[in-house]
Amino acid sequence: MEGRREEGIRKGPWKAEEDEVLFNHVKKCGPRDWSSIRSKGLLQRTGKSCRLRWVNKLRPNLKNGCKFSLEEERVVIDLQAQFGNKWARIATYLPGRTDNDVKNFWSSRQKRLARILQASAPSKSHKNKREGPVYDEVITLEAPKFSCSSEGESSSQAQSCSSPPCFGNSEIIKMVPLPDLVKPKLLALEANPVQQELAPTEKNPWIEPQPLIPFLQNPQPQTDLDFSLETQELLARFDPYFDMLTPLVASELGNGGEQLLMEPPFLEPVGSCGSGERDKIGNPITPDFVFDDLPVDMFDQIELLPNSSEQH
DNA sequence: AATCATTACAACCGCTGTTGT
DNA sequence: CACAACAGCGGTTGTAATGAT
Repeated sequence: MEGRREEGIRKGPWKAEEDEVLFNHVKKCGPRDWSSIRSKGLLQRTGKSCRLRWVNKLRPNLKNGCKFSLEEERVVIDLQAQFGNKWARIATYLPGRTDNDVKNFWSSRQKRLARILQASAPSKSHKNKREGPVYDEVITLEAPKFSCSSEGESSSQAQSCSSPPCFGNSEIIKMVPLPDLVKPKLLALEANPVQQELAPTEKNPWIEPQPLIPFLQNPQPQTDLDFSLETQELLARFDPYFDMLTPLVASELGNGGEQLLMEPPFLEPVGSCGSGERDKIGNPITPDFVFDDLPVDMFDQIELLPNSSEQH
């Protein structure tokens, strides 16, 4: 696209001065006209680069340097299962997080899970995979079918955004396929900060409004729970009976637990569920992505997974 | 203390969709 | 309608920080 030689284009880490220039530009002109930043000679950066810098680092109300809380983790996990790798979309449910954050988090997590699974499957290295019924079961588990037109059910849960937190609640955190938990809440709710950002006011077109609900601001201490949580969650995806464990997990989570803003970023048209989540066969979820990045070996191990009772 | 491995983060690239002319 | 420019998204890569040995 930018085929011509880009002389004087700066790349790499941003300097504080550049940030300041960019910030001032946005302050004046709003978060757009990125390419004009260079054409005006303000910065030797491409518009693309400027936009990215703004979105990922300079935008107000970002949770820079904050690790994902357990609640946020769960949201990402759940929404990823629901939407696939729609990071931007997922990020809209996590105030203060960017698509890049979510993406990075997810890929780190994928690697971690892969390692965990690999480490736990040392012996059966490279035999033929996917021969047993296990894989098929996984698919079934991983692809919960849910109706996209969930107006009906949503009413009973629509309150969740304005009032009580959805998470930190053992019932909510239960490890069942997310759509049952989240989907209804995604509809018929008011705009979130991201949405509002997209509709800036005249006075301060660039200022992002404060989140409607105070979101968890402090990084949650990452403890050993991470591992167990991750492992358990993973197992839960493979073993329907693993749900039995969830109260335990939930209770652990509940303590950290602040609020999870399960609030829809947009008033998603009901139909958009089907259209947005591109899926080969029309189902909203394609299970395979969950495994794409995991070592094939893992399925061997899954076969061996003990029942939930052994997890204690 | 040194080295290696892993994680987290920042930034870039290529592609696609949208919008303006 | 066609084209170009722009904006946005997702994938990928590079690197600094951190942890483990």
